[in-house]
Amino acid sequence: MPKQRITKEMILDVAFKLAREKGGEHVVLKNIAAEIGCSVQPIYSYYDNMETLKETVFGAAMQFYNRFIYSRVDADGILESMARANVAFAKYETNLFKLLFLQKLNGLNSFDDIYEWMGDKQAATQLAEKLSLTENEIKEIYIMLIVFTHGVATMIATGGANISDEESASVLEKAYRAFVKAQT
Amino acid sequence: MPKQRITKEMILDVAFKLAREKGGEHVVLKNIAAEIGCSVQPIYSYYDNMETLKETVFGAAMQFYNRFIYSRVDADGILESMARANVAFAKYETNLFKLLFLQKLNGLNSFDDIYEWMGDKQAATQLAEKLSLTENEIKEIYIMLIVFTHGVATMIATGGANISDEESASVLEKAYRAFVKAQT
DNA sequence: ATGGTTATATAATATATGTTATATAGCAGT
DNA sequence: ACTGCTATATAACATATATTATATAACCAT
Repeated sequence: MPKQRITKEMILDVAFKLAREKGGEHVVLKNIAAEIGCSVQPIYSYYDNMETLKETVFGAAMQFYNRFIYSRVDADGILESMARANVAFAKYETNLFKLLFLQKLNGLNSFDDIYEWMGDKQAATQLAEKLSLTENEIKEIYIMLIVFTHGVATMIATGGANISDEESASVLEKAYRAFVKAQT
Repeated sequence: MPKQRITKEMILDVAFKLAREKGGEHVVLKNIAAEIGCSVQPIYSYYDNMETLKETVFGAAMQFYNRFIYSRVDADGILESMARANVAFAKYETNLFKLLFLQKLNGLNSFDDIYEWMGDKQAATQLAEKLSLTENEIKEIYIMLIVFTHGVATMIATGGANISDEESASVLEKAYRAFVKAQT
C-alpha cells in the first residue's frame, strides 16, 4: 500500500489553525483540504464527518485555553492573574474565545456550578489563609470575580478589542478589591 | 394593478419573530416566505437583498431591547433595576440578546466609551445626589456594574439559562453594594 | 515484474441558501 | 370589455457546503 502523505494530526492542526486565526466558521472541508493541498478523502478517512472533526477542534481549543491560562497564573495574586489571563485570552485569542464561551452551551445551572466548573480549589484554600477569610468567603469573591472577568472578556471579544491591557488590568484590580472589601 | 397582499411590515414582523423565537440564523428567505405563505418575490420587492433585511431586523431588535429595559427601570434603584432588566433580557429573550450583544461588533475602544454608549446620564446625576457621591464616582460604579451585569447576562444566555431570577438578582445586588462600598 | 491493497484524487450527488428571469393573474383606467 | 401595469408565483440559476462514488496510482509482498 502507498505510504500515507496526510496524517490525522495534520488535519487537526490545520483545522485548529483555521479556527484560531480565521474563526470557527472557517473550519469547513474545502478550506482544510486547500490549506493542506489535498483532496477531501483523507479527511473522511480519519473523521466520520465534519461534526466529529469540529468537536475535536473544540477539545483542542479547550486544551489550548487551559494551557494559556495556567501559563499566566502567578502564585501570589492567583485570582487577579487568572482574571487578567482570561481577559488576555479574549483579546489575543478572540476567535478561540468566541468558539469556547460564546457559542457552545455548557449547561450551567447555578453560580455554584460555575465555581465547580471553573474553580481551582487549591487556590481557594491557599488564599483563605493568606487573607484570613473563610473558604466560603473566598468562594464568594471567586465567583464574583469570575463573573466580572467574563463581562470584561466578552465585551473585548465582541467589541473589536481595542481596550488596552493597562485599562482592563486596572478595572479587574478595582473589582477584586471591591469584592474583597465587601467581605468585611 | 392588483392590490398588495403582502406588506413590508408583514415581512419585517415575520423576520423579527423568527429572530426572536428561533434565533438570528433562522432569518432566511425560505423561512420568511413559508411563514407568510408567499413566494420570495414580495421580499425582494421591498428589500434589495437579505443583508439589508437582516440589518432592519437588527434595528428592530435594538428597539425592542430598549423598550424592554426602560419598561423595567424603577425610579428608586435605577442601577439595580437596570441590571436586573438586562439579565432578564438575556434569560427570557436569549435569541435577541445573542443577536445584539454576542455577534455584531460595535467598536468600543475604552470603558469610558461603554459609559457613553450605554449610560443614562440623567440617572447618574440623580443618583449622585442620593448617595452624596461625585458624578465621577457614580460613573465608576455604573461602569463596574454594567460590566458585571454583562458577565451574568452572557453566562445565562450561553449556558442554557437555568439560573433562577432570585439567584441572579442576589448576585447583582451584592456586586452593586460592593462597588458602592468601594467608593468610600 | 506483477498484482493487489489502499491512500488519495477526481468527480458526482445532495442540500441549503440567495438571486434573477420568466410567467401568470388581478385590478384600474379608459 | 379591453388593455396595460404590477403584485405575486413558478422556476431557473448560482454558489457554498457536506457526503459519496468512482478512478488512479503508489507501494508492498510475492
